[in-house]
Amino acid sequence: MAVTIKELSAACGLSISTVSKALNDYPDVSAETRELVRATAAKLGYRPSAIARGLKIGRTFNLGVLYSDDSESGFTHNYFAPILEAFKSEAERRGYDITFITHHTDHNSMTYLQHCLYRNVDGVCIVNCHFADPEVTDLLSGPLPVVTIDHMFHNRSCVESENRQGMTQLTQYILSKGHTRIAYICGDENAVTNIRRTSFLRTMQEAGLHVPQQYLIASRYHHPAAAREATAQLLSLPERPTCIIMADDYAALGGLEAIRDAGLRVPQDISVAGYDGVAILQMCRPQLTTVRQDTQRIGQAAARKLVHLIEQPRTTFQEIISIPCSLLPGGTVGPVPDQPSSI
Amino acid sequence: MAVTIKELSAACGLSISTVSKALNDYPDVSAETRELVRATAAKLGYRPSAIARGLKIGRTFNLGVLYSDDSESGFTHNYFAPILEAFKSEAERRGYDITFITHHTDHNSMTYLQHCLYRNVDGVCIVNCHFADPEVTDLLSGPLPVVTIDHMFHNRSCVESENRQGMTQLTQYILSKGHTRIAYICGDENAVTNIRRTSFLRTMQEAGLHVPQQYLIASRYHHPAAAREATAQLLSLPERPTCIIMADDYAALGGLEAIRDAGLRVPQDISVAGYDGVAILQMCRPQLTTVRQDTQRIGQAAARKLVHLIEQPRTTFQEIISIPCSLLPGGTVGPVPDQPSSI
DNA sequence: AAGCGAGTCTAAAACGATTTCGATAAATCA
DNA sequence: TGATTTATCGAAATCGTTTTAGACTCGCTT
Repeated sequence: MAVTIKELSAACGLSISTVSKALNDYPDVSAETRELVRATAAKLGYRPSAIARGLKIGRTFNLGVLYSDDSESGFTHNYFAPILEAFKSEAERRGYDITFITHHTDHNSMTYLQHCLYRNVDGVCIVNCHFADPEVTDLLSGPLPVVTIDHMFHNRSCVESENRQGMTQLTQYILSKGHTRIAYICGDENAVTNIRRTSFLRTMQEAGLHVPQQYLIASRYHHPAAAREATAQLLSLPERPTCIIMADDYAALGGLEAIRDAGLRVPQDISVAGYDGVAILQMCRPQLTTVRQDTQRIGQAAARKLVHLIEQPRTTFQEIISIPCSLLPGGTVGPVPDQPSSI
Repeated sequence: MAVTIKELSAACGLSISTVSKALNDYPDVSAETRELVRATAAKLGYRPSAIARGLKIGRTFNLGVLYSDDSESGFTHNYFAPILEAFKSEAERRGYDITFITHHTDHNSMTYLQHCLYRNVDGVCIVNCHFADPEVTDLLSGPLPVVTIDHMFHNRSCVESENRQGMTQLTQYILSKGHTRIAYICGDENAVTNIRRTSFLRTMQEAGLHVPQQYLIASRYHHPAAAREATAQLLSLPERPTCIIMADDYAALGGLEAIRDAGLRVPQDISVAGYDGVAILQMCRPQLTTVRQDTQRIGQAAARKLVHLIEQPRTTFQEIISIPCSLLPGGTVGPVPDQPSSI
């Protein structure tokens, strides 16, 4: 099918070894033969087979990406998809392809680690996983270079979005608009949620404000229906909040729906904020006030770090790379409405 | 690193050949040794290396995906991302991983075909490409099994979204609302655009309606700014349309913005329709009237067809698989406004 | 003239699997 | 009993590379 090194060597009238060395810049090959090999290789469109090469040198220039989310949204996930895109672009720029690591749920199922070894990936990036899953911890404590995103694991490199700073900034912005009764619909229980929740609570506390228990609702990430329900719950409180922070932008759509259902206007009657900074939603009206996570830099940094860990394992140290968030002041957080909320 | 067949054979006290045969269900190995091998393989977590295996048997169980769009949106593209997701899921269910085919723009750049051969993919799915690109036609006429999406190529299998039916249905729906002055902002010139445009024009013609030349604007796909400009142009016409069909949902956001800029309301003053049926936008308000393309079925059918072409090359024939679209009647197409348009 | 280093090249052994073919032992047959 | 089949296993070639170790030709030194 493809032209092999054997055919190339025959075309050059040289041995296989010489051809290989000419292509790999070995010193013990004359300049003219190197040129000859280079030229005929280009003419024949020769490329060394990645699998044969990989078998020999123990490197495949393939990066594993372990990504699985509850909502099965995959590439359509509006926070992780752009991260994956940035990761992929950066990896490709450095000569790596990517392979998605899964269970291969059907006939021959394998663990994540087995899949990585099976495909001989040089390293793996773990995104949005159940980090408590024993298969994931197996992989994390396995032999491969690993970079995680938004989750720290003992002695492993991690790229994290600065959720503490982001949530603090958002809360302060809302406070600056005069709000005091701010509710927060968190996502599921996990590391990111914890950081955001404590950051929110701390900022409120520093402002001398109390957050009643009913204002803090555990919901689900990336799940508009759940947010809708939680919002409806908040709206039915005797003293309802004047602003609600949603778990994420996508969930916020559900929240907005509940508010419409209740016949209220945003932001005149109640304010709403999201989290993520989903690009497409910034083009919609009302334009969501939210916190943009820098998915481009996150994905890029992860790929870069992983490649470093692979290519310079001695000199590269494990580290936590923090990528700052930025406030996107849209139109859904307004000043506090004059009239007190209804009973 | 990973346990090899050599170590496994040592652990079993058998030769490499016997172990391999035991795992591959060869008849000339006793039931008890087969069980022994199976058991120890499971205990050691042995998996044959995909690259070693691929090198020998000439199959990698890897599918190439050639995907490149002008807007560089990658995984965040809201029509192609769900197709890729469905394709990937179906491929994985059948034991295949996927590899994205690119130029590897940096140090060592190669053609698409070279990249496919370099990675030894068993087949390739081509999505959203410049099908006129010589590199793409090279690949299309190359030795590998190929499935294309939304673009027919001589003697190759293709999965296409039924744009003719979809656009006809949309136009008829708009007509049923009483509109007669309907404008269409097309995407870039390509096969899909042609089908949609002729389908639109034919439906209008069958309804006995004339479409003035100014009502047909060539714009860009997936480009809100371009749609915004085109819409502004339409709105400034002496006799402006009462309904505008946008190239796609994403572009429609730009169109809606231009309409807001002009101080008009949707759908009271003017109606708008999109195309694609982007899921997240169906949760926003106004809810876009649009045509849903069945990305799930498209991606799944493509993967299925490709795997068939690979696994049963003799009995599988080239074919065109059409996936129907469905109308999503949102809230952006209303009845024709009473008053004649301004000026 | 013999020896020595460069300078070039090639033969051959890997890498981890699959597969062909032959070897051995046991079992069957004449 | 000797020959032949049958069942089970292993040796070795192979896939397309890389890489080590060695071979050969020069020209130069002594």
